[in-house]
Amino acid sequence: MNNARQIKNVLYEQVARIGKAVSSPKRLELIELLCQGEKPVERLAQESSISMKLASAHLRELREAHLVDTRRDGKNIYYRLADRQVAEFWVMLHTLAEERLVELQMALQQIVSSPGELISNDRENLMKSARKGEVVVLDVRPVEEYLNAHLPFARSIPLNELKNRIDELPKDRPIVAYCRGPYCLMAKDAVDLLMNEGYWAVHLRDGIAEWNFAGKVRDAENIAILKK
Amino acid sequence: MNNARQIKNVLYEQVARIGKAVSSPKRLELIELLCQGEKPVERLAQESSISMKLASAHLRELREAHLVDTRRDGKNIYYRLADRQVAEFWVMLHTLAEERLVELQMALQQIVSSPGELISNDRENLMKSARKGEVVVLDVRPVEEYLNAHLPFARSIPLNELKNRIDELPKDRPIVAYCRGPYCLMAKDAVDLLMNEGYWAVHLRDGIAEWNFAGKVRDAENIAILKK
DNA sequence: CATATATACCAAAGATAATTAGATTGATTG
DNA sequence: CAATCAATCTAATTATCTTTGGTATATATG
Repeated sequence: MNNARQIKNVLYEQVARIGKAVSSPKRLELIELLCQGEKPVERLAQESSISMKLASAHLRELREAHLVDTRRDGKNIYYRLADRQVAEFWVMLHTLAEERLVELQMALQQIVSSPGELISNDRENLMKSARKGEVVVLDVRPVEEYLNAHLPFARSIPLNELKNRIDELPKDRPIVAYCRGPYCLMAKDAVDLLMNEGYWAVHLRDGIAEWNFAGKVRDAENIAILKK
Repeated sequence: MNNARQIKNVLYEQVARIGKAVSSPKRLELIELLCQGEKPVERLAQESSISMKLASAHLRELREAHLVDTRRDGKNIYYRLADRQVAEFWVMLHTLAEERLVELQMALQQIVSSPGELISNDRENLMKSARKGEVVVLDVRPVEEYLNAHLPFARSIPLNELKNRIDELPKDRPIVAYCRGPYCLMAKDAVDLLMNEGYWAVHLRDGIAEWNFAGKVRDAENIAILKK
């Protein structure tokens, strides 16, 4: 029957709307930024290095795919992920890409496995050590992102303040720095800086979205603390 | 630094390759078909109602995104999902779409909540009843797909044979029919037929991909049986 | 070895999407 | 209430995808 065909076409077309929304590198970067909490357009544009007009256009696409919502506060319009599930989807998408695409694996290796990377499959042990104070978990993202959500036991020193505030950190214990996720270079930069200054530092691949997604499958304790 | 920007662009572009691959309704339909097991191009074209040339082109895209692999057997080239994770991604994608897109929800409701749909959140109980023989779980997909993988305790009667073989089924117990997934209408058609003939029938939303994905988070017993 | 079959490759037409520039809206500030 | 700011909307341009028709390739068959 041709009727059944038409119905099916509608269904797949609808799902493809989500696919289209995540088929552009810029939009993916915006989604990753929004995984760190809500932000106004200008900020999103800055942090993804595109013009505000273009950011606005891409955000509109994301809004029309119902992946993000907006809220007006005075002159600013704040964008946020429409649902926790969107962050989980982003993690699944980039994880799948990392598994399947050799090119991506190679690109990541060049950046990430520089001096000290901590492969983050020992979540349990890291948290155990952090709880005991044997390691310092360091969040190097902007403060607002830290305030929105951060890993358990993490301290906040944004990357651009790290040079000045470096003596707040202990030299006798390892420092585990993390940032927005595997494609964010802030934690790597922080580790480079710390190591130059004689600190014992490694960086975590995961951001809070990845951490939460991994935690979903396991125990609830290590879920990132969500404030507000 | 501009260098960091270039690196990041490469990373997001790579992830976007996967996004692009799943941004076309036809390719999504092909992926769903491949979730049922490997198939040659002609079959995929037939079952998704497109020309072989077009199917070939779309499959090529999927292959270049490393989501599918091929194998030659005589004159035929068989396509299959490159990894279990691809099926999981498909389930997550369409689930997200169903959560976020009102249009999709409405389209699904029209088809699916006709006479008897069984919302499949009582997986445990269904399996318990199936084990005891209190219900008949009926797989109405083509036999090859049943042979490739099927739900535990399921019997196979393909939809096109159902009319002739209908007396193989009992009239005193409920029959739970399932097919390829929520966008496949075969189970619904089977239920309509069964109900007309005085059988007690409902249909399951999930196909084996959805069933396995749901089962991943929970116990291992109810995972679909994988043969071959 | 000629022929049939299944599928891939190539090129071109039509359909969509990305990006930028210019004009517009809605809220705030002096 | 004019000026400003953040962001959007519209329109135009360019780039990219989809789809189809023609041709090529690899395997199988007689």
